[in-house]
Amino acid sequence: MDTRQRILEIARDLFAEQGYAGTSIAHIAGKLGTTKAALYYHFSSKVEILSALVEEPLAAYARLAESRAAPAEILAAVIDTTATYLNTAEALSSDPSARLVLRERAQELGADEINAAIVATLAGPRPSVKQRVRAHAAYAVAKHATLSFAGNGELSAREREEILAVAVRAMDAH
Amino acid sequence: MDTRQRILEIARDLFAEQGYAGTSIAHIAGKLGTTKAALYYHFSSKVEILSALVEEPLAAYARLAESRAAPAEILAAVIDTTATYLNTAEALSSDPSARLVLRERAQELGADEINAAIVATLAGPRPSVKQRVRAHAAYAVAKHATLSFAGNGELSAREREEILAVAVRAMDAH
DNA sequence: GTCTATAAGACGATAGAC
DNA sequence: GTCTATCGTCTTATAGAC
Repeated sequence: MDTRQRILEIARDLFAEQGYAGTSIAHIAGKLGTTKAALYYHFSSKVEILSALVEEPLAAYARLAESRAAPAEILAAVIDTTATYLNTAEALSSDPSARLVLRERAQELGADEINAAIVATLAGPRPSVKQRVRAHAAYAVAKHATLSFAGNGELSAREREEILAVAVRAMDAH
Repeated sequence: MDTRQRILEIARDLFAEQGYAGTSIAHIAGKLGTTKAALYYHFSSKVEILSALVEEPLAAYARLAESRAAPAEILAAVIDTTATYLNTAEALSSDPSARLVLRERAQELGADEINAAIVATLAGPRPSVKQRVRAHAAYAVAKHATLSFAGNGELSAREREEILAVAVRAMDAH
């Protein structure tokens, strides 16, 4: 397989397990079966590996943030995107050291801004406290329930359906 | 103020911002206004700081895991505990490097086990897929909606009430 | 594209003076 | 209780041979 791609997969798993700051280039090279110097042929720095890693999922979430679809569709997309980029989404959104170096790079849009934008779309224009809470709640369900269930193997169709139902229901007025 | 306590507060904030692995003893000592050696008079190692930091919130969550109260009461307690230990709960549950070193220490009960126990209590005995999803969803709402709202200042009574309502509603059968 | 070797510094932690 | 000084190791990253 493509060496560059193998590096990214190894880094993704190690970052998810030990965090970005807690993972050394030497450790990645060790799992790759080469030396550190070989790794620097494919990536010019450690941050570059992280950047390449989050590029695709970040773009996918950014598209969600700009979506004009109905809440139920957005929530379904959040579930699917989270399930697709499982370990990457974890490292991206829950590792303080990774968030910090990405913020310093000041990429187009950071993970926090994207999350906020998705929630704002769900909440609608000039939301009340109740609407804001419900938007946050629905997003939390779609994201974290998916992480819990997809963490132990695949996300089954049944689980996906139930998660979506609860998320949508959190937004319902009544 | 007590030096030991000041160290813990500085460490808590730095860990939340940069992660455990991304924060050096020198950085903590710098903010404290002393040298590294002075810090080692109060704590014998870096992990000890983290351990002391998570001891109290971990015990609080563990008590929740053993609670036999009704779901609504447990969810209210999750909201309050999360709001109380805001930055500590963050570092504890979302930093891979912190989770790793704490797991290696094999403390009484890890954060993951505690979370699982709380969700299991919410789901009830022999839960269906629907019940398991709803328990995870309610817990995700109580925890992450609280983090979102308490992150920007205090959690207002109104916000607390709304979050609890949505969390409880996620568990309702219908 | 991968190697050996090494630079230059940050890291956790300790010894011993005060 | 805090200091200076230091040890040994690990860190990111580079130079240059193959």
